[in-house]
Parts: sequence; structure tokens; C-alpha cells
Amino acid sequence: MDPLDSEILGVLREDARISYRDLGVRVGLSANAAADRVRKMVRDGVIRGFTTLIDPTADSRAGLLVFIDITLRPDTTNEEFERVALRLPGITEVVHVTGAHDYLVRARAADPTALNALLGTLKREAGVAQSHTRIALRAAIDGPTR
Amino acid sequence: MDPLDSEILGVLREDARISYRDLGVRVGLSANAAADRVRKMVRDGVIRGFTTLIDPTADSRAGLLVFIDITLRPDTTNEEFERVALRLPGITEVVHVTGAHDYLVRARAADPTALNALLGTLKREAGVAQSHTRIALRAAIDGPTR
DNA sequence: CATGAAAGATGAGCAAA
DNA sequence: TTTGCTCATCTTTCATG
Repeated sequence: MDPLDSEILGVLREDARISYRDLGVRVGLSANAAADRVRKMVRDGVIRGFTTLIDPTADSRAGLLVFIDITLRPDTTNEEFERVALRLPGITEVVHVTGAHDYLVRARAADPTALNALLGTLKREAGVAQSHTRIALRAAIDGPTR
Repeated sequence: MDPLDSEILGVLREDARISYRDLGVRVGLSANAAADRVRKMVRDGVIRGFTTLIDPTADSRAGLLVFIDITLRPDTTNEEFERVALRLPGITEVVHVTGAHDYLVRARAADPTALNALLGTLKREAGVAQSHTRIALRAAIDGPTR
């Protein structure tokens, strides 16, 4: 990847609401040039979106945060599982990891009922053999960026 | 929390770069009223920041993504651990979870050496008794929001 | 890079709690 | 009286060619 684009991504990850003008200053570009690069990365899917990090203790609507260890059935491929999992509501991360299980899935659910539904769907439609769910009691940091 | 603020957070989580005018339209406020509420939430720490979701396969600089299961030493409090862990470089999430371990920590490291250093620091300075690290082989989704 | 259009910030006035 | 909203205005930033 272009090192300038990479630099732009770094700035945008720190502050997604920065103006194109300031972004340009940070990376040594004109506002327009910076804006063009950002727009291009959005078009190309490199930038998936701009989001807001919210203090988990302040957001009452947050619901449950869970981490699910997943073991796939032998007849299920990683691609199949990922394709289905990506479309399920509340799933925020799907990572193929080393260790005893195949995947670690991070998800949010409004309440235990919704969580139960999510787990059921994973088993029925995503080729999941076993799942171990860990529920977040408290999130000191809650977010991907830093 | 104010239901309007909560609604604003919902919109901002979907698109952190939305204009205050459009944000106002979405929640039934004027641009200024919406902007004031956002600024207030930033001041109060409810909004921790605005960030950008990047396609993990496109970001070459990403390095290693790891999930670390942590068991604390009996003489370490959650507060102590969190206080130290929050300041370590690369740690993107610190969550107190149910199950056999105390915490699940999500982190990025530039390379195995940096990962090793991070684990060493956790043991030495954060009161960690045991850690089990799972390394991401592939991240289908990489990000917290949806 | 210039230009019209959009968005952001600021202050005055007003209404409701 | 305090808080929160709107409106008007001025400045900055954005998008297009």
C-alpha cells in the first residue's frame, strides 16, 4: 500500500472527524489531494466506515458484550462459516485464531434472549459444532483502536 | 441517559463523519442543538473518539492481532490490573469476562518480539499470573462496531 | 487553484423546567 | 435561574471543473 495512504489511515483512525484540510497538513498534502485519497479508499473498500468510540459504562443501550470460542464441524469450511457469520446481527469481529478452537467471535446482544438466538443460528446455519461463550462483566476499554 | 443522546450515539456509530445538519435531521434537532450535544458528550468523556474502520486485509502495517486470556495473581485487584494494562502499547481492549480466566485482552503487536515484550510487561507490572495467547491467523471482520 | 455551495462556530433571544 | 433550543450571521471547509 502507498505509504501516504497508510499515513492517512493512521490519522483517520485517531480522529475520523478531522477536516480534510487538517488531514492534509498532517500528511503533507493539500486538502483536496487528501480528500481524494480518502474518497478513493472509501470507494475501494479499504475504509469500511467511520465510527464513534463510546464509553461502555455510559451507554445504557449497549447490551451484552460476549466472546464466543467456536469449533466448526468437520464438514464446514472456514469460508462457509465466515460468509454466514459476517451477516449475523451483532457480530463485531470474526477471527481465525490459533489454539484449541477455530474461531473467536466478538458480538453484542441486546439481552440473553438475543444472545441465545445468535448462538442457535450459528449452530444451525454456520456449521458450528461447539461454542463456548464468555460474557463481559466489565469492559475497561471497549473498542478496536489505539 | 437522555434518549436523544442515545439516538445520536447510534447515528454516530454508523457514520462518525456525518454533518451536524444531517445528524440533526436524523434525530429531530437543529444542527446546532445536535452539535452542542455531541460536543458535550465529547467533553464528558461519553464519546471517547471518532475512528475509522479499515479493511484488515488492506492494511499491511497491521502486524499481529492477538487475544490473551489472563489470570491475575491472587494479590492483584482488577483495578490495579486495568490501570496498568490500559497504558500498555498495542492493547485495544481489556474485558473482564466470565469463565476460567479473569480477563480477555485484545492487542496488536508489530511482530513476535513486540508481543513477547508485551506479555513480559503484563507479568512483571500488571500482576498477571498466567496468560494464554491466541494469535489471529485471519480476521474476517476486524473492528468493534455494528 | 478558483469559485459557488455546504458545513461549522458563535452569540442573541426565547421557552420550558 | 438554569438549561436547552432556534435563528441569524460570520468563517471555514468542501466539491467541482
